[in-house]
Amino acid sequence: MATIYQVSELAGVSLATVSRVMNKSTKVSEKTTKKVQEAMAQLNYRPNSIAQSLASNCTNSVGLMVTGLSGAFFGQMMAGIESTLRRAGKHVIITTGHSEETREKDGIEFLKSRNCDALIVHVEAVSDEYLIDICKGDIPIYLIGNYIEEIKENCIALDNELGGYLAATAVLEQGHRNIAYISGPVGKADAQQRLLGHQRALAQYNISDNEQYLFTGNYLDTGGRDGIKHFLDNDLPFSALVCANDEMASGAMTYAREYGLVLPRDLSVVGFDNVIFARHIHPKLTTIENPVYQMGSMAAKLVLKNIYQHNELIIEHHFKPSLVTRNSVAEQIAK
Amino acid sequence: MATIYQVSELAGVSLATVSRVMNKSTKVSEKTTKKVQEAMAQLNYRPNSIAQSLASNCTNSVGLMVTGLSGAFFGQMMAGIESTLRRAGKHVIITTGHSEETREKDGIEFLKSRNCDALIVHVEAVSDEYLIDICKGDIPIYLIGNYIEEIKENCIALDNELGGYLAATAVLEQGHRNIAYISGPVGKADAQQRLLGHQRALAQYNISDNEQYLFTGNYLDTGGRDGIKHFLDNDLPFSALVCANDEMASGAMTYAREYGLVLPRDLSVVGFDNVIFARHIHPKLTTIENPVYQMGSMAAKLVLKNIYQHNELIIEHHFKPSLVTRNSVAEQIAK
DNA sequence: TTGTAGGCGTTATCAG
DNA sequence: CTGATAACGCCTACAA
Repeated sequence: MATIYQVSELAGVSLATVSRVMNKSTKVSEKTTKKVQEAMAQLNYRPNSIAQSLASNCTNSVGLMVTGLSGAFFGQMMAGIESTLRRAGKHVIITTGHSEETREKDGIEFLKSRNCDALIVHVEAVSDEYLIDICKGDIPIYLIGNYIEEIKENCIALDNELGGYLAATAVLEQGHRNIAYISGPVGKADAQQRLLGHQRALAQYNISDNEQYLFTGNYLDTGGRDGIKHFLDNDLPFSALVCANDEMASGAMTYAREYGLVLPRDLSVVGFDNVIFARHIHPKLTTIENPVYQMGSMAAKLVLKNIYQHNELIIEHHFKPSLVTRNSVAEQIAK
Repeated sequence: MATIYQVSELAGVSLATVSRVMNKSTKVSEKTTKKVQEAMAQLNYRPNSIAQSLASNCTNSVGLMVTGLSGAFFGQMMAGIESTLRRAGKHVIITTGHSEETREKDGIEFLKSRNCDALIVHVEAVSDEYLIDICKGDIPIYLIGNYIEEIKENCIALDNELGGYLAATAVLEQGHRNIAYISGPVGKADAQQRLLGHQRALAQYNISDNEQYLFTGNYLDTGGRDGIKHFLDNDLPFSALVCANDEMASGAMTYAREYGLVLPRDLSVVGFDNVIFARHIHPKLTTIENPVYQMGSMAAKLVLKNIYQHNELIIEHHFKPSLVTRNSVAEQIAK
């Protein structure tokens, strides 16, 4: 592997000059530039990025931690991040947190140990204090899908409350009044926000808050299954089911069908996130569009702007969900 | 950020000694080891991995290129790779190839430019010659889901032919004889292998090869849709449909239902890959298990063994698919 | 067992 | 505009 030194020799210039033509930092005469470029081509020279990093104290790599690599949700998010970072010539180093506190902390440490220029993380288990704390640390960290007031400049988040509200109105407007809700885990902020939005919509329709219609799931299809089982077993009258994400909606639908219900005739279902498979399940799922790809892309832009001086970029910290109407909600005729 | 030099000062030893206790390379007396560790703790010392890389010519990072980040298939693959690499303290740098030749080549170059110790790639568009060529290059490259005779030691692959065979037998054994097949793109080796296995199974049942029953899809749900449309429009009698992957099976099923067919009564369907959503679609898809997670993990082990001297690891280059029987295949009574 | 010193391939700060 | 030369933080013979 040729080094910058050999290039300088062959071109008959100093090593500093070679560095200059690479980085276009200072002006170099056209003539010498050409000489250098020819020498580089002849030697098939490739700069050693590690050496560059050491000398410049900039690794051109950003660390990314997500809960898991599989799963449509994070796939979209990663895709958004990777594509805009890659276009800017930045490398993304990836790791997982598995939604467990120690593993999330370990993951962040792991990324830090690699001298990333910045971190983009989607955490679920770690406390806000911890995040605020490391935000003050040596390496900048950006949060996606997580809004913390104290460090809001570093956050890209979705208006989950609005999403929950929209999901509820999707069935309310079709005449449903007995609406079961399968929520996400208590500990997760987005789950709480979605539930709040749901309750706001119900209140608007003068439906009193009823614990009976609430089940706390785990964001997995098993949670949907357990939830609908719970409602069915309790002999509750309900014509609609709103789930805090698509996985749970899918699990619930599968079980409902096994139970003998015809969808959406006997039960209307709404999901959340609009993951890819939402249109594969039958009936096609009415759900809430969660613009994760764009949010990922925006998080990447945020680091480009703050860390790599792409000052022209315009940052939008808040994203709005929207309703995607498909076939899983039927009209409910008032009795 | 403290450096090794400051640690050495505080501990009252030479800088080389500090390096030694970090790397456990040479023996260091217990006493000095302790002194050094205390100094490190006191200064909250973290080694600079970039400097380590430059000096040792080992970055402890492996590059990974996949077609896309979203999608259940690659998610599983990445998960397998990341988890075993992470456990070994290796960082994974990720990028995408998008199944296009130039982008795949660019992706590999991009990874190379980062001085990864090795590359793991899943390519679809690039030629075998190209791969064989870069295998001889400076940086070791490993292929997943791609078998090339000349560099088989660097490949981790699935027996796709067997998979195709198993998928066909799933319907043949239920009495189906008129079997439509939606294949993957002509250019992809795995698609060809799956088709070959399909044809072998048909031959065993003395079913003559019939072009009419073959449609070439794109591995996306739209391909499934186009495929079944094609068969339906051609007024072919067929009671079963085998698809070369689950996405196409899903697309085909959706369209079949829109067309008015009742599944699996009117049409039995088999997929391939057993991606997550295969159990979410209705009826639950009978498909071929593709052990991508394990293959990813094995690819990671391969680089651990070859690059990082984890000699105890045992490598398995070939993986076998298996049939996952669910509810999308019905028995066909002979007329 | 420990210390010395040269080098890894660049960048960056000075002069010139 | 160009050239020395000192960092950057660590590893690793080679010596002691």
